[in-house]
Amino acid sequence: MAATIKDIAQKTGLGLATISSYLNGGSVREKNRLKIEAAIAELDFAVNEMARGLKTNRSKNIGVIIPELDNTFCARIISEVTDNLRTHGYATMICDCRTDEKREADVIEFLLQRRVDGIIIMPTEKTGKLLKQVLAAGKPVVVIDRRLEHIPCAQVLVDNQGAAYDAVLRFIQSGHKNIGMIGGPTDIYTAQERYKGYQKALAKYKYSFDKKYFACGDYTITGGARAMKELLQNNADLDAVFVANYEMTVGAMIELNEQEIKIPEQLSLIGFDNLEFAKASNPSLSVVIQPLKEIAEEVSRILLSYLEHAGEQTCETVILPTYLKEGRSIRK
Amino acid sequence: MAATIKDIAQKTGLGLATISSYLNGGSVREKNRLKIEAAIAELDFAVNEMARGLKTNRSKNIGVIIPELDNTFCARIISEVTDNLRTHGYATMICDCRTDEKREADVIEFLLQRRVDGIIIMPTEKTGKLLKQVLAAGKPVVVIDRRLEHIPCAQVLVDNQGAAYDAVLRFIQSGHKNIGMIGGPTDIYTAQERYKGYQKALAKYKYSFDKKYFACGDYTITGGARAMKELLQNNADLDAVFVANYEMTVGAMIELNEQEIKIPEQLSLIGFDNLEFAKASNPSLSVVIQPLKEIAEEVSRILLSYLEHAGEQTCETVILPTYLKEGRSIRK
DNA sequence: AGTTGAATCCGAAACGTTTCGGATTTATAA
DNA sequence: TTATAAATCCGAAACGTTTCGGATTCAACT
Repeated sequence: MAATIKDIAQKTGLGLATISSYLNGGSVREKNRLKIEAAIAELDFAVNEMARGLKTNRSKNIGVIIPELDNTFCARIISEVTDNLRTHGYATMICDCRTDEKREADVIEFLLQRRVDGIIIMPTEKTGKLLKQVLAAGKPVVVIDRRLEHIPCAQVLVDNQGAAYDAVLRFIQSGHKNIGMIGGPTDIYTAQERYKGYQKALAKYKYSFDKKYFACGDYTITGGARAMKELLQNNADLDAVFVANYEMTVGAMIELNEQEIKIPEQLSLIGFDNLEFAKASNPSLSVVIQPLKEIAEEVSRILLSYLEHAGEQTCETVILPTYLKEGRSIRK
Repeated sequence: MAATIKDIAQKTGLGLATISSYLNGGSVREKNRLKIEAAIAELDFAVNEMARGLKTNRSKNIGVIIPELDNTFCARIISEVTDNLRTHGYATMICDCRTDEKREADVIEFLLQRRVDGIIIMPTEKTGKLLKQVLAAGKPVVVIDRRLEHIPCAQVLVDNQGAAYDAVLRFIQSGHKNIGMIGGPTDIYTAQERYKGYQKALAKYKYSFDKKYFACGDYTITGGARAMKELLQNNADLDAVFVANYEMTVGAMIELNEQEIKIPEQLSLIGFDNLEFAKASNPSLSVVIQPLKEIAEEVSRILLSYLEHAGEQTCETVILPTYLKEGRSIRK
């Protein structure tokens, strides 16, 4: 059925090794190159990646593990990464582990058995112990979004502290007094960092920190709405709120809408992620934007370089800056 | 490094064929089974899927092609499908083609070269011509969400007409007079069907259809907001609006919020998808819910059955019902 | 033309499975 | 105990590549 390298050899009168060389970027004489290309086109030949993989011991597959596929941040990064890797001949196997450590362990097992050449992961499990066996098998790992201490692998993060710091600074500079924050689960790295940034900015400008201005959400729409309600209830003098992820931003907006609180007249707001939502909102929202494309590029770049130079893992940590996209949700 | 079947044979004193038989569910004598299992555990053996694939000519990989990964409908279905297939030993290769036919053609090419065993697709290209080569190669195809005429493959859809019909019916029965709709791109199957359902319900109850009550969005947040604005501008007497997908529902809500239009007092609304958003909204939204889990299950079931019984593609079309989840966004 | 070094070409062996037909063992019945 | 049928076991060959060391060809000099 499908043509093989032998068919090409036969048709061109050349040897197996020559065809193989051609297929792998080796040099062949011009006239032979033409013959080979003609034969490939005619027989509709395509390399059998399984045979190649068997021989080279590389599957050209990359495992991708994320905590939630239905999440704009994850989805967009993954989409870009998949594209980047595909253009370099790698396929991705994406596994949504639903923020469940058991599932995460299962998919790592699965991917390892599938003999992926490397793994990209936004880890759910905090210590990174699951990744040890991957690294032990000599396969490169790139961690995104969440820091893993003590695990010797590359990590691509954003400056979460800086993101929150900038947002709060922006509030302070435009004269806000009582600045609240809706943060994420306290056990998640990004949530911790964003919280730190919030506190740091307040401290820097000699604002007293009062924990009644901080509400802890859970990175979901519902949680964001609940947190906003709590904040409003406890603080009649609330001036401004920084919301620390996209889903909670949606929830916060819904709650403000219900309570008929005007933005920015009664309350200034800075949200997170999803430029499209920020722009469509009314008034348009000021939001912290994470450089999704750059994250994806760094991840792909690092992984590909590890794959090409096996064994040379530099364990670099890349921290990318976020930026504040201005809308009209901040009072002058 | 990694143990092979030969190592197991050696360690147990059995033959290659016996080990292979065991691995593939054949029967071996009890005492041998124990020996094999012990050896597998001790040597940490796992079948080399590439070698197996080379021999059996099946990759145990399924290609999944979607128009947009950052879309709650796609993401949730894909996540479920991936899970289902994984538990049956298949890995998925997900490709986001960004609603771009060129990209779609590219990824089909890529997946075919990767010798996937089958393809699941929410097609962007309307005629399905890209799938012909896949079917010609004898690989099963399952289409989701959008109907492809004249392409002999399985299709899993929801009753889009019925969904819209039910929504409008709900408005009519609670006494609404001027019922608007925000629909999707006219060239997309689901949008067409939902539009038909809207018209059908109006006709059935002798409501006159006036196209000024219909606004065409583009399935995005921004488009939904724009369409809602248009509807409000052109129809002072607007009573109720049915929005035909999730992203546009968000946009519509944002616009209503800006114009300070009260739901359901001034306007009744029925949205689409994403129960979490509907519940978090204030008032909670009534929405059309698509049975994501069932869709995923049907898709997996059909594909797996085709894979097991090669060549017996029944080209069944499954149409699943939607249901209306009641919130508080409809005036009594 | 003859020499030489570089460029190109070549086929056999190997990667880790499955499968085939036949050989061996076990269980059953006479 | 022996004959027979059924169950289990076996190794060689094959799947489609890459790779190795050596053979051949080519181009550029004497």
